[in-house]
Amino acid sequence: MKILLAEDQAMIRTALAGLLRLESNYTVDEAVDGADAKQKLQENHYDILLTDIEMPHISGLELLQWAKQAQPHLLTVIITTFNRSGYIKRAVAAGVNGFLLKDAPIEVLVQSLQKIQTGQQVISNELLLQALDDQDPLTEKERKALRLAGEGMSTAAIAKALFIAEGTARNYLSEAISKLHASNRTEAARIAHQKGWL
Amino acid sequence: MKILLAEDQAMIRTALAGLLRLESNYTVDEAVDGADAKQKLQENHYDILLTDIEMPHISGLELLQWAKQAQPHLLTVIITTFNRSGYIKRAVAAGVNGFLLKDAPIEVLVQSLQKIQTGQQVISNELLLQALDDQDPLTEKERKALRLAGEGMSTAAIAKALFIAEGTARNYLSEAISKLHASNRTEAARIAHQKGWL
DNA sequence: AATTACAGATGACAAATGTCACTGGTGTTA
DNA sequence: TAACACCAGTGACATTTGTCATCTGTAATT
Repeated sequence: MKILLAEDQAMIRTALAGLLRLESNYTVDEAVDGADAKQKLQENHYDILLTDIEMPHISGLELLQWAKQAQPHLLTVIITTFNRSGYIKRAVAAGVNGFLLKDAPIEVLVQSLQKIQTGQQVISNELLLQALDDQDPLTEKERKALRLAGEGMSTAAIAKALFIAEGTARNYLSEAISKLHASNRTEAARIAHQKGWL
Repeated sequence: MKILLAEDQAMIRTALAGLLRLESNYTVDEAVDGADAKQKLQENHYDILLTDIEMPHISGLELLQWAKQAQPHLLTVIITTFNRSGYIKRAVAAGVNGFLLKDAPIEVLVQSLQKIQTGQQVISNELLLQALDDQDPLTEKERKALRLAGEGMSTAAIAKALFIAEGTARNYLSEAISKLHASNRTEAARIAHQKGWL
C-alpha cells in the first residue's frame, strides 16, 4: 500500500511520514506542495493521497479535484488545521474519502486510513455538525466583491473589476456586511474567509 | 534528559513527540497548551522546554517569559510556523536558547537540541536576517489603537477604550497606516500582526 | 539657552464607505 | 395570473474614515 503525503511544512511532514512508516506498513512518499504532489501522482501509482489544504502553488482542494477526476480509484484524505465549513463542503462535493483535523492524535489518523481502505467515508463529526448550520448566505456577486475587498481593493477598483457602478459594488458589500452580521467590509471578509466561503 | 513539548494541535504534537522519542534518547512529555505546560513545569523537573507560539490560554511567548524567570536553568526552544520578526525579538529578549521554524526537517530539530545542550544559542538564519531590517515603527499608542481596530472596533469605541478624543484615535490610526504603507486601518493591522508587532 | 526631534493630543476638512429606497428581471407559489 | 421572493443594478444621502495643520510637553543635541 503506497501513500503520498502532501504537506508544505517540513517538520510536520517528516514527523508525520516517519511515524506513519513506523505505526503502519504503508510505504510513504512525501510531496512538499500541491504541484509536487500532482507531478508524483502522474509518475507513480499510489493507493492513498493524504493532503493538507493550505499549501503554496496548488491548494489541497484543487489537488483533490484534479486527482479525483484523473484517478477515480485513488483514495483521498484531507488533514487540516482549518475547520471551515466551506472547505468540507467543497471537499465532499469532489468526492473526498476522508476529512480529518490535525487536532486529533496520530492513532486516529492510522485508524481512519484503515476504515477508508474498507470503503468507508470518514469525516470528523465536529466538522459535519458545523457544516450543517453554517449555510453560505452570499450571492455570487457579493462573494466576488467581498473577496476583492478582502484583498484591500477600494470600491472604485472593485466596481471596475466587476464591470458595475460604484454604487452597486458598495451595495453588494453592504449586503454582505448585513448578512454576515459584520460592521464593515473587512470584518465581513474575515468572517467569510474563516468559514471557507471565499 | 527530560523534554516538555507544548503544542496544541494533537496530531502534530503526538507525531513530533513520537519521533523525538525514537530519534533521540530524550524523555518527552506532552502539554496541550501554554497553561498545561506551566503546570507541568511546576510539578516536574525538565531540562528543555520546546514550545509552539500560537496556543490557546497562554501563548508560547508568555510561557517562555514566565519560565525563564522562574527556572533560569531551563533551556527553552521555540518552534513555530510564523516567521514574524516581532516574535523573534521578544523571544531573544526573554533569553530564548533556540528559535526554529517548522519549515525544517525533524533531523534539524534533533541536531539543534544537541547544540543547545552544549550552551549554544541556535536561531534560524532566515529569521535573524528578517529581524534585522524590520524595525517596528509604531508608538505604544498607535499600537494599541491599531490592535483594537484590527479586532473590528469603531473609531468611537477605540477612543473610549483609550480615553482619548475620536480625532486622536483616527490620527493614531492614520499614522500607523502611513508608517506601514497600508491603505486603510485593516490592512495596517494585518501587516503589523503579520510582523508580530501587535 | 536655543534648536531640534518626536510623541501626545485635537478639530476641521475631504474622501471613502455604508445604508436606503427604488427599478427591473426571473422563477416559484397560491 | 397575481402575488411573492429573489438577485442584479443604480444613485442620493448619512456616516465613518483618513489626512492635515496645529498646539503642547519632553528629552536630546548644539
